[in-house]
Amino acid sequence: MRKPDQCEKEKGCNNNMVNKGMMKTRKGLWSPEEDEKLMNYMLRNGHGCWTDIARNAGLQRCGKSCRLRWINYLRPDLKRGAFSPQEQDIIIHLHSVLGNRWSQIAARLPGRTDNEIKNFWNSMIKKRLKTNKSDVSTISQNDSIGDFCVDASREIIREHGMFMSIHDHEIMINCMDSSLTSTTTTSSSITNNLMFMNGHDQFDHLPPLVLDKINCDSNGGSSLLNISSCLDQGVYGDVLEVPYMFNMVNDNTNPELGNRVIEEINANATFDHHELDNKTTHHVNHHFNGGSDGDIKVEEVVGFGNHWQGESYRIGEWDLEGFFANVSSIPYLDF
DNA sequence: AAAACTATCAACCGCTCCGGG
DNA sequence: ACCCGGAGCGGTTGATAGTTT
Repeated sequence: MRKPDQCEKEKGCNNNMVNKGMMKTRKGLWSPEEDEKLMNYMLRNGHGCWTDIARNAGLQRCGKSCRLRWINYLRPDLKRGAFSPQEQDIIIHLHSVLGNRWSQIAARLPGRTDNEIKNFWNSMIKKRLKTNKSDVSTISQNDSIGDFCVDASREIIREHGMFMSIHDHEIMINCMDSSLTSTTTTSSSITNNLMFMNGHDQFDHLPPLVLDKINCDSNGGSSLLNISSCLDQGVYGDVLEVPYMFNMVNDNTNPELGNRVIEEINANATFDHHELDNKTTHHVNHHFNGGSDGDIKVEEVVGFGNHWQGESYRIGEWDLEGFFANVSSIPYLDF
């Protein structure tokens, strides 16, 4: 924690008055009096321009500092205390999908802040780095820290016995974490698993990850997620639905649910259209839902690279609201 | 008992994005 | 089209509490 102090030049705060030297702002820890002032003001007046809030609440703080204090500490809906095991699992899983997008992860954990989650994750990684010191020393020159973190993430998931198979986990990491340019051997298998289906209207606009799941082989492939965990713990948001949804499709233990999801997809899916870079052509006989629903020809193999970084692939663009509005049985997180 | 070490977490910093003028 | 300011994000810092030596 930092000592409260005064600063004349408020670095990092672009408060107009501060920059003009019209006002000295405090930095460092918030006093109880400051907390009370901000809390009272926010409860009375609600959100607005943070610079105005800082001024009107009688605080010698920049708006940015007020915002941070409110979001991370004073907000009434904040959850206190340590993360529950479920929350930890969700964080680990979401991180494997989203990477260091703390705000997006926090958005899926009600009552938790991005700062909290970031701190939790960093301390967890530190612990792991300590326990795996030998592993760290074996990172080759060609390996990036990113690769190492991905490995660590995989290992965490393996230990926790969580949702995904390693294969699927790799796919999701590589698809969704735009910061990674993995050079691991998984890339080629990922390439071979990203399929783009032509000739079937309802699949024309599906992102490759979805198509990959549809295309899982008729022997069952690898089940993406544990369906019972999914339903017990609740999952929502604009990122996870797709894999969870397709696990439902592929879940042999609950064919009824799978069929229902398929129906919902056919009826409601309105995925954004993405232009895909087609590199090679493959023809794969697809056995949807164990092959009982007929074959689907996969015309194109989508090359894997930095697609997810560009305009075409951005997390959160999949419009599944319509779908989920109609799948009322999927619960929301609320620990 | 005290020094050293470690974990936690509040807060800062620099940056990007976006909307308004 | 450009500039400016506010909001928000992720990385980092550093104080403090707890633990170990």
